[in-house]
Amino acid sequence: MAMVVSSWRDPQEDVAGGGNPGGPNPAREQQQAPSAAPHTPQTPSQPGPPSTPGAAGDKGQPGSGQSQQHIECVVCGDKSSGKHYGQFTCEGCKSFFKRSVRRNLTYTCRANRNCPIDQHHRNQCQYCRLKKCLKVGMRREAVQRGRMPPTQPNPGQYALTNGDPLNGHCYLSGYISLLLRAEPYPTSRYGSQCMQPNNIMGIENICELAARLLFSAVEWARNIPFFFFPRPSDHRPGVSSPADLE
Amino acid sequence: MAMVVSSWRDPQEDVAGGGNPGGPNPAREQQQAPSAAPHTPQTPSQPGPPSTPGAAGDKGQPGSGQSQQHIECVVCGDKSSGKHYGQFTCEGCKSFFKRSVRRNLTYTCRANRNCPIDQHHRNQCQYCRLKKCLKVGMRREAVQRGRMPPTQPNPGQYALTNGDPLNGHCYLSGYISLLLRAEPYPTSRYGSQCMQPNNIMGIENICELAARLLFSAVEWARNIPFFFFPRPSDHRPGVSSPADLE
DNA sequence: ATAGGTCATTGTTCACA
DNA sequence: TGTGAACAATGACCTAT
Ligand SMILES: [Zn+2]
Ligand SMILES: [Zn+2]
Ligand SMILES: [Zn+2]
Ligand SMILES: [Zn+2]
Repeated sequence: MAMVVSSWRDPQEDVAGGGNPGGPNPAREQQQAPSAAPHTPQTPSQPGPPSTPGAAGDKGQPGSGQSQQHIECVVCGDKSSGKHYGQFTCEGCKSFFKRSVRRNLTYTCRANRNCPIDQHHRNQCQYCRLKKCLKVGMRREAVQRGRMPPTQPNPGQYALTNGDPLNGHCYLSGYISLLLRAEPYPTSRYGSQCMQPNNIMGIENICELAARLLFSAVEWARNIPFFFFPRPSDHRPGVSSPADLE
Repeated sequence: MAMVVSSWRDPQEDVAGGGNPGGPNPAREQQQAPSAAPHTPQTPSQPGPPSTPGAAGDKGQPGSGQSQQHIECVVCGDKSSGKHYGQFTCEGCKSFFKRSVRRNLTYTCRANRNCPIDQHHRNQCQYCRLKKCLKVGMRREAVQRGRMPPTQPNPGQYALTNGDPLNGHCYLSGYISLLLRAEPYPTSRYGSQCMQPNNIMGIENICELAARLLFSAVEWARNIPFFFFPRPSDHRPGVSSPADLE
C-alpha cells in the first residue's frame, strides 16, 4: 500500500475575492451541452451564434421524469453514455478509470478522503474519484490492454542515429518528473488483492504474479517501436500484444 | 538441462515484420474535430461575447490564404497555439486570461484605456490586455477551478534525481522519455494458463515461467534499437541461449 | 454494446525576466 | 512578481470487435 503522502501546495490561486462571477459556487459553469452540430468538419467553430437549440438548460431533473433515457453516471452523476467497465458511467469517468488502471496510478487526497464527487467536482480529487469508481463496482479487470494498431513500421533501428530531437533544449526535468511517477511494476496493487485473509499467499497467486510480470515485460518491450517520437504526446501509437499466448 | 520451453513462440512477429500487416491503415492523417472542447460551456444564454457578435469574424483566415497553419492570436497577433477559452490565442494570452479570471484580478490603465495590444506591447498594460481578451470573446466561464497538484509517485524512487550527471546529457532525456512511455500496462487475467485443475503449480510450470521470463527479457533487449546485445559467442555450455529463439 | 483510440482544449509547472 | 513555453489530464467523438 503505498499511499503517498506528498506535501501539497495550494493549487487554487483563486482568491476568494468578493463577488466573483464564477463565484463561490458557480452553479454550473461549464458543461457542455450536447453540442449541437455533431460534426461540422471544416468549419472552424464560430463562437458566434450557432443557434444553440436552446436550452440545454438544466439537465433534466432526474427522478420522476425519465425522459427518454437519461441514465446517470453512477460515479459523478453526469450523463452516462452506457456501461463501462461494469457500470453506467459518463465518458469522463470511463476515461479516467481506464487511464488510472492502465498506468496503475496512485493518487493522494489532500483532504480526508471523502471528497464529494459530482459532475462539477470530479476533477478536484483524483484519489476520491478513483475510490468512488471502485466503490460503485467498476472492474479493473475489464480494462484491457492496448489494441493492435496500425503502425509498427519496422524495427526501427535507425531512427535515432540521426538528429536529435532535443537539439537545443534540455527538458530533463520534465522527464525526470515522469520517471519518478512511473511505476514499472505494480507491486502494491497486486499485493493487496492477492492476499488471502490469513495473510498467506497461495500458489495460484504466485503464478498469477509471475505471469503478470512476464507479460508486463513483454508488452513493455513491444511498446517500443523505435526510439524517436516526433512529439512525445501521451499515447503510444500502438501496442502489440502477447495475447496469443493464451 | 535445457529448459523446456514449451511451444511458446512469438506470435506477432509483426513487430519487426517488414511488412505491415496491412493493418488498419496507417495512412490517415487528417482529422479534425470540430468538437467542442471537453469543457465547453456553451452556455445557452450566451453570456460570453455578447458584444461583437461578428467581431470575431476574422477568425480563421477565410479562404484567402492558404491556410496552412499560422493562425494568429486574436488578441495580440502572436502565433496562436489553438483555441483557448473560445478564441484562437497565443499561450501568453491564454495564461494571462486564466490567471486574471482565476484570481479575479482587476487592473488599471495608466493611460486612456486604449493602449495598443500586440505581440510586443501586450505586457505594457494589463488592463487593456484583459479588456481586449474579453472584447474578442474569450469566455470567463471556460476557466475552470484549479485541480489537484500532480501526484508524486511512489516513494522510493528518488534516488534518481540526485547526482545529476544529466546536465550535460540532454539527449538522453529523449530516450528516457520513450522508455517511460513504453511502460507496460498492468494487464490482468494472464497467467492462469498454466494452472492445473487442482490449483497446484507443479515445478515444471515454475520452470516454464522462469524460462519464459528469461527469453522474453532477451527478446526485449533485442528489440531496442541501440541496445547492442552481444552475440552469444561466450555463452555457457549447458545453458540454453537466446539464440535458440531464432 | 462496449472496449479501444484520438486529440482539441483545459490544467499545471517553473525558468526567466 | 508575472510571463509564457512545455508538458500532463480530461473527455467528446470516433472506430473496432
Ligand atoms: Zn462520471
Ligand atoms: Zn479526496
Ligand atoms: Zn496573444
Ligand atoms: Zn491601457
